[in-house]
Amino acid sequence: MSMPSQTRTDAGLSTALRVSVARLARRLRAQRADSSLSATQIGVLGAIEKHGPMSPGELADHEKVKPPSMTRVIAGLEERDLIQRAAHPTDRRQVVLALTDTGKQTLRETRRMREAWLVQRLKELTPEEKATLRAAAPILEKISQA
Amino acid sequence: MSMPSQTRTDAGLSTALRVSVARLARRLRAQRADSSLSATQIGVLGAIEKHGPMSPGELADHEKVKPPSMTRVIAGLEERDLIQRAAHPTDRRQVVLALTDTGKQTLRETRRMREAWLVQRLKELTPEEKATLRAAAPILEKISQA
DNA sequence: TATTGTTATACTCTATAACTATA
DNA sequence: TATAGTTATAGAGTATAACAATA
Repeated sequence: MSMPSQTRTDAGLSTALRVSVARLARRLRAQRADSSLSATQIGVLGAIEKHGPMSPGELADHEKVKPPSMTRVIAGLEERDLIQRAAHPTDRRQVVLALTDTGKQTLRETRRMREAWLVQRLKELTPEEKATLRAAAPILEKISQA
Repeated sequence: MSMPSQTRTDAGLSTALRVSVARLARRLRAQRADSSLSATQIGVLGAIEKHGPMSPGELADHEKVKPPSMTRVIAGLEERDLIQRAAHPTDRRQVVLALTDTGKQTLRETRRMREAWLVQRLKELTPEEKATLRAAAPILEKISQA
């Protein structure tokens, strides 16, 4: 009972979800300003950590950006010595990107420090609300990958 | 039992949520390209519909953008005759923005047409997954407003 | 003086198109 | 010819700083 009327239908859920996701993304982007890595840059570091060294093309697919965008994301990470290039063993067109030690360390620190705002917001939620978000996150991922 | 390890803690949930929200927002933005209104513009139309005529400042607060950004958002909506300016009854500095008939109609159509992609993704979900997102959307809103 | 809104300017992130090197 | 990646350029959305009008 008493569910907001707009979320009863697929179309209504779509609206509610789109608006709320866009607003939170904007809020997170603004909050992030004091740090130095973009969401995509963090995503790239995380993807390499999780799946091992990858090529720019694979990273672009994984993060759902186009190759030229990934080139810039990578350039920023290289500048900070967070990732390192190596030649592909058999295909000289390709490049393999791996985390540096600094990258691994920074990824860990960044995860902790940069998320202070969101962590604080999460602390203000009830256990049930957090459980809902825990369940929702992978669904949002699945939607994004479709 | 078998919950992704990263989401067990607040910090882990924070990471998972931030990444998934950022990725879906990017996906929605890309998907939106064939339409003509930005997420914030839709948000403004929706806010006026829901709460009645509002000033630019109130809309900026509501949508969590800065006043100069809202000025631009509003300019785009005025250009299309979706909203209309009126003088504030008592404070001549202020402006009151209301939906035009075209605006009301466009809001309705846009909600249906523009969300084809997301609606399709939602259709691919199980009822349980949709219920989770239905529950999650207002929590995301609450976080954004904090 | 303080507040509302706008103008001027710049930044971040992403995209498309064209190019280079390799397969 | 096709593919991987880069360079060049542009566009969307937002921000900060400075300004005008009104309170």
